[in-house]
Amino acid sequence: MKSSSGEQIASSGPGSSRSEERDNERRVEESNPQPSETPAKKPRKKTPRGSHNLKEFCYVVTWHSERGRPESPERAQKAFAMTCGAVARKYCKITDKWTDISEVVRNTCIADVARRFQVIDEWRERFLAAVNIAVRNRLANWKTTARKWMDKPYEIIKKKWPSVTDEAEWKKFKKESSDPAFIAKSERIRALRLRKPLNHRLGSAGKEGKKKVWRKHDRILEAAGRVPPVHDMLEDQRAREYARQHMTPEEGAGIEPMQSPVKKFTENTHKWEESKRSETSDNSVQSKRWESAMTAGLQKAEHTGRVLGEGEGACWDDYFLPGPK
DNA sequence: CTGCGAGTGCTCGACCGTTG
DNA sequence: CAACGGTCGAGCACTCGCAG
Repeated sequence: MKSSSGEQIASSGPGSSRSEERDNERRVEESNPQPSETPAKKPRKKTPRGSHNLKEFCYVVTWHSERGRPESPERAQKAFAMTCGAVARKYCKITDKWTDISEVVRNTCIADVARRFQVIDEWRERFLAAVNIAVRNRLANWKTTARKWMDKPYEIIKKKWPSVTDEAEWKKFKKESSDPAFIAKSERIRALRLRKPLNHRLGSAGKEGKKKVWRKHDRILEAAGRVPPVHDMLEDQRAREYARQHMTPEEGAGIEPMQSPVKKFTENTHKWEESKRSETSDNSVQSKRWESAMTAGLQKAEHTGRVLGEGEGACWDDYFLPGPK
């Protein structure tokens, strides 16, 4: 996986050749939250910042992540999630549930995103899977956000999300959201969320996006003759990256001491790796599904399904090779 | 047995307005 | 005109139960 960095450099050419076409796209879909022309009379006072507008051109993707998301050029990487969000809001109603949406609408969403990103055939299947995940998550995210606006009048909502086209729909959404069964479910998931002790600091480009930043920081450190502390302490790459994605840049560089939860994780992992090394007298430590640097660090078993620290909807077989039967 | 899914809290950074 | 700073909109990873 380290080799990918080299290949992506080779593909940086096409990005620059078509980079500045963003200014000539003027057409946005029917309802645009922020008027393109503000009457100069009315003084400042307003900070509109509407949601993402779909662009009318197509990104040419030159590299993609393991899970099929565009990774290069950078503009495509950043635009991917935003586009999926805008598309979700365009075709889905706020009352929709992803599992209840008709096949037609779902495919329309996926197709609309797909025509905005040109990917090579080899990646297409994974790309479409990534779109599916992203649109679903964006829809859920939209609803969660909207629930914080439930006491606002419809006029405000209409302005914020033009795709909520009529008041009845907004009323229905409010009604559904105050249903006891829904609230119970919501509470349960909130409790689940609270069990997650650490919060990542990856930003909107996710882990793949942050890796680029890390590489840059590493080069700077290297020039100063320093090594990020976790690189010395941890061998397992997933654990190392997991620790890093929960640290501030200063902590990552070793300028500031680590905060307690990450510190504990790092120490636990380090201890585990040390004991493993002495046990096997082998130089490298092998991570297994149920006993790994990660489980040692977090002091809990790895759950089936998602792979910790990988994100992007990564499931187990995507990360680890299928074990022998 | 295993991957998918709904929903959430927390954080980043895109965007606007202001200043040098 | 470029650089800076503050705000809040939007995205991310993650959790465990349950359906294939």
